[in-house]
Amino acid sequence: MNLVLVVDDDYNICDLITMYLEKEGYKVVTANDGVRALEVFKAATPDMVLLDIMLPGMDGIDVCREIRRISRVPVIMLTAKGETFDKVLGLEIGADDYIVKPFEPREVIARIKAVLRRVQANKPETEELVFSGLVINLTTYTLLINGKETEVPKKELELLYYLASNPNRVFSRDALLDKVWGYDFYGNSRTVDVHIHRLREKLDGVSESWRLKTVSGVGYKFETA
Amino acid sequence: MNLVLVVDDDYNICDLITMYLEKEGYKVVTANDGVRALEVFKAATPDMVLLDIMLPGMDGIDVCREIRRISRVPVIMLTAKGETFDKVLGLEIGADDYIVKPFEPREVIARIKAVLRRVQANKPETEELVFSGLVINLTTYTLLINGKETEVPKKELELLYYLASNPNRVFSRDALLDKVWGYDFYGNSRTVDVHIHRLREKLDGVSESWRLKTVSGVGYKFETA
DNA sequence: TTATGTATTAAAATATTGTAAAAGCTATTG
DNA sequence: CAATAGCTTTTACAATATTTTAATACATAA
Repeated sequence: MNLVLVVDDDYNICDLITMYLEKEGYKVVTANDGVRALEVFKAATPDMVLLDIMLPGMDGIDVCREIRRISRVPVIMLTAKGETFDKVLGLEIGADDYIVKPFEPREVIARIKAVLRRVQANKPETEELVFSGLVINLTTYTLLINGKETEVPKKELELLYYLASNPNRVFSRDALLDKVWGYDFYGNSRTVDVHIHRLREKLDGVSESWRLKTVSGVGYKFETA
Repeated sequence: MNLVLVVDDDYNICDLITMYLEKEGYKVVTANDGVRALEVFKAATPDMVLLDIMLPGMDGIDVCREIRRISRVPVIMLTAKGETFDKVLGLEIGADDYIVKPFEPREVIARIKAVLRRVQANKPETEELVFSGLVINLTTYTLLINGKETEVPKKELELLYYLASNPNRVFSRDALLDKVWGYDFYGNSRTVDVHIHRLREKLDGVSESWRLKTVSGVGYKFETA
């Protein structure tokens, strides 16, 4: 969490912000127009973006909108005094904060830290799914069946977690191999069947309100009542 | 941690913020001038303060300074656009954050949560963890097993402390190397195994209520009953 | 009935972990 | 400054756990 993309057509401002950010231990990439900003964004995948509104060609608002379309990375807008802020902060373009020029470098740092803190803190603390008689916890890697902790191997738990995190949605075996095993798994798709089977052994009769359902010719789903 | 003092001479703003805070589960008390703010502060001892700078009589900066003299409670300043922020953010008056008017209620909530989180995280730690038959003290670097002081090398103690400070949460070997050994450690992750092993030798049979548990394919956790 | 897809089971293959021992460090001491 | 002792890291291999494969049985629909 320390790569910042700074976008401003004024090279002096880019340099100034870069200097201060680097002094604080951040890494910085810069861009001087909107189109280039999006290129750099996709190439470098920064952890946050400082984005001037006034840019040649594609303006900052459009850049922000495009970034939001493809990412949830935090964005702080830089606005000249007198510009209207309403659109900036609202949900419309989805920026996380804005700073009015001219700014104190210290202020920029403080805002960046505040935004990063906010974003990081918004991560769910425990990855846990709860259903009748069932608690699937990926933080502790435990499965509670009717309140009783049950040993479940890694892959089985991850498979169950993935299915249960999208209840009632059917996944093909290939899709499950992709998501749970990883894109680089090239084994037999019957593997999924065996894992489903072993999960069913453990989950048999626990609840009427959900089950691992086979959809013949398609795949499996975690079905809820 | 849920009583907020809101200080603003604009009743509409007080009402608006109150509404949003209460919706988030906070309790709110309000004051509309500086003198009253200090009275309410002393009477209600809130867990944090939202403080407008422009107030009739005693202004927000003086109020903040006075609050700081008697308390470390977090304070967020509300500033109108165009006011100078320098004094606000600096150590001089000791505010924890500031918000520029006009603000999004969502932003206010987010800032409050961020500040509370920060403050709670800064609580001085005793650096001592106590479990059945076990006292892990990082201040004195000692381990008491059933009340008996036991020699434990530094790394082993730090590893145990880290795991035990997040009970039941699984950490990968890499995560542990990062947190206990430091991000600049580039050694073999089997190092963790060996330290776990030696800890287990010392901790074997001490208590039924906790243990160092291996989660195959994932890592280790300090599991408590 | 046959074709197709799924369930079950057991064995093989693979991956992960435990353990002991050796090697490498580091601070201390004579 | 070399020797030492204690701690840490690495290595190697045994032990264990998990995953995959494969073979067979079962179910369902055309």
